[in-house]
Amino acid sequence: MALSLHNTISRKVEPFIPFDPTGKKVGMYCCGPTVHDFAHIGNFRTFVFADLVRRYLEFRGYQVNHVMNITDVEDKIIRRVREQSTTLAQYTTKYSNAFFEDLKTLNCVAPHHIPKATDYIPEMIDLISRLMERGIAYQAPDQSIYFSIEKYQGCGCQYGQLVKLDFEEMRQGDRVSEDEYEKECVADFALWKARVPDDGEVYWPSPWGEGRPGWHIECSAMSMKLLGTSFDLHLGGEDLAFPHHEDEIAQSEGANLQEEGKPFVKYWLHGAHLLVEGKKMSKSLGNFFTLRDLTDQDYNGREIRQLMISAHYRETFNFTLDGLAGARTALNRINECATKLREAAGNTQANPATEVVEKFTTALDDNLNVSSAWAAVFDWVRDCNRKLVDNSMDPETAASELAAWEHIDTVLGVGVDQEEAPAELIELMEERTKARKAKDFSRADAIREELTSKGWTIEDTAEGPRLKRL
RNA sequence: GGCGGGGUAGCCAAGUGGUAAGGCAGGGCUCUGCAAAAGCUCUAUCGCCGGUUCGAUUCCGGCCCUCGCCUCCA
Repeated sequence: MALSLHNTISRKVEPFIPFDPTGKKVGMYCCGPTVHDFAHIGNFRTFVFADLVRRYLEFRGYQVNHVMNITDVEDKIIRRVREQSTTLAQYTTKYSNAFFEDLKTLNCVAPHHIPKATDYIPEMIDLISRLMERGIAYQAPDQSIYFSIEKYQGCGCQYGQLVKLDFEEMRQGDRVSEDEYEKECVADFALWKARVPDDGEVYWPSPWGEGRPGWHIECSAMSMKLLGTSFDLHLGGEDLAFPHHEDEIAQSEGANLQEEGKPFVKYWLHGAHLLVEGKKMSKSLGNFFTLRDLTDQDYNGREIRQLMISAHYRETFNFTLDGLAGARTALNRINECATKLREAAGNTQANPATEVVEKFTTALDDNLNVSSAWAAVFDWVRDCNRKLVDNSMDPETAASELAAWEHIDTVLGVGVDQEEAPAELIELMEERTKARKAKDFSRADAIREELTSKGWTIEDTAEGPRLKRL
């Protein structure tokens, strides 16, 4: 068995074979956030999905080079910079820092490279120059540079690889912003936007005059710079397939920097969107959440993460508060089991048990069938609990099962280290034990209540009482 | 209208040509000073109608419903 993934280009699940001749190194790019505000949980579903892919590739032994960009120049950002009389850097730093904190909360592994668009202006200009030289880009009367779909197709390139669209039928709609009306064809898109008064201080010099990059060019420039002109995986939310990713392909392949016969990207993965309480997130419906909105309600990052990766990435997922509560219970079940295994194992070390790891791997190999992978985990939890109950869990087996879980959790990223109770609480617990022996149950219960008020609970187990965080 | 996802128990969600994983919630039992944890156990004819088949939830056709994209939204 080997890993296979759904490729948007072919619309099929294909065996994953990286470009690297040794089959080890994998280049992976994920479109990151536009830092105009705090990211919402819909955004994070995509980033957690990317994190799962990255972790699973590493679990499978690949050496991943993971790149995620930060888009720090864009219409909305520029507008807010103007409205708030601040600077671009000041404004975007605030939200990109918040974004990094949120990623950490969700226990996402930091990408190896996190390029900011504004740090790659020269690379973008080079790429646009190349497209100008090849005659695929042109300068419109408004001084902006546009990508010509027609010229691109004239070079024998295919526009519309990711999404089948009838470009003949396309009309210039309301959503086409005013500063783009001078382009030759509706489908053409901006590579470089000429400076306008509203841009304020946000502009860079270029061979075509002052201005700023278009939306798509940054990802082409940064991904090719950091991962090479052809790389293995490109991920993003499903809405990005068109136009963003389609245009990335056009720019990157239009520049013709790839080796003969190699595409810009081999596998395109798109994560489906999130509904919240069954509806599309919107501020007017009151179901619009940033990560902070949820952590403020005392849900932690692991719970949110678990819920987000409880269902297949290609299917719309209904994110609910009930679901979050369920995630909490489900994770407790796993943590409980891991704690008991740790106790049973003591200092014994062992290699990971193979059965659960194999089931888990088989599930994820199949286009990241994470639901099935969770089933393997929970089946394993029940099996372990049975053995713990009937005392057939010897230290070697416990250590081996625990190691298996730790291995699996390098992918899931939801395990929690057991928090040590403070000494004074342990004293209280011991006092309660004495009270119980003396049949002074009212004193014992009083101590239980006192501990509860401090956020801890006592569980009386066969091995004696145990303090647990509430 | 075009393209692409979906419709499986109260909720979330896998999966298969031979009568359906897992999680949450709920009921019962065991254990328990209390409590918790854990174990056992109960709860579904898989959107509708046809067709193919010995047999379909799974394949084919039609229909209904729902969601997303269709130019800067993950």
